[in-house]
Amino acid sequence: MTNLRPKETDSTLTIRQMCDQFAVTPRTLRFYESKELLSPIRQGTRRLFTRADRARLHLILRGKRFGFSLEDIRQLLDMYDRDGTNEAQLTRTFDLARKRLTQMEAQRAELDTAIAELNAQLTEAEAALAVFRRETAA
Amino acid sequence: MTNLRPKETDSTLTIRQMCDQFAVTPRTLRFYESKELLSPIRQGTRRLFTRADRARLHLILRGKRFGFSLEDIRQLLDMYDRDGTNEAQLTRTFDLARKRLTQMEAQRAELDTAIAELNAQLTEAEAALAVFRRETAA
DNA sequence: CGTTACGTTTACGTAAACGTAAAGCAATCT
DNA sequence: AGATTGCTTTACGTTTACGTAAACGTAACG
Repeated sequence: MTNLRPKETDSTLTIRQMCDQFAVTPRTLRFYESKELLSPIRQGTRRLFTRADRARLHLILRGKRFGFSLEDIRQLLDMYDRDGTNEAQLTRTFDLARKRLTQMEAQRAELDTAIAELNAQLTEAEAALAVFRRETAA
Repeated sequence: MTNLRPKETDSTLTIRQMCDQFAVTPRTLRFYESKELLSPIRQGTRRLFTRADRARLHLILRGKRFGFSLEDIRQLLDMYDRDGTNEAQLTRTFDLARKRLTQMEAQRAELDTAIAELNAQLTEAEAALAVFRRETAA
């Protein structure tokens, strides 16, 4: 009855549990570890992810949604790890975030233009096709 | 006085002229040719870009703005080259364009969400920083 | 003991779209 | 003639975020 598998008791998770909770693959977690984005406890060769790891992964995934690169994310995480209370660093973080926000807004503008343009093309082409069909109709 | 350089007369352009007109690098044009997106006249080893090539490049660049991959673009161009008047193919082209449009709209939705989220984070964090500054003020 | 499930490491592969040497020909300029 | 300019080819390099295969360890189940 004794479960000799890695203790999943005190709020640490196995790699599979992490994958399930966050919808990522094991490869992804190992990759993040190799990039020093995560640093789970190593019990022998196995990984145990603590609450801190989960928090970090959460931030990582959010960062990705924002379009930050993993390298950007790593730097941000490192900054907080070292001295998140440092005002200068907080300011730097803000600057980075604001820049990213500006980029995203520019990207949205471009996307809007492209969408409008493509829509116009489609409408136009559909009209042409309609004419074409009338012409070639038996 | 005779210009022995490749004839640039009858509306054909050298690679450099093309680059200038479309703001692309020679590498890009050669790359597109290797991918069969363009097929300029070869005078010996030199390339001469015709009006047709310019039209194609125009379409290629627009396609890129729409977010189509070069492979997608190649297929679309090929379809038109072969039998643009074929209704079945026109329909297929439309389908591709509509799918792409749907993708773009989805992408915009995600982007909007991310922007809103990041904005919220920034606002929130700025408030926190303000408090922090008040606390640590001499 | 054999199978099954889960985990590990190492390391090459993938995608897109070119960038970037390296090395050479051909024609015009000086 | 020599230098300069412009173009050419071949081919390896770059970036990001993992995928995928190989080969092996270990534990629990039956």
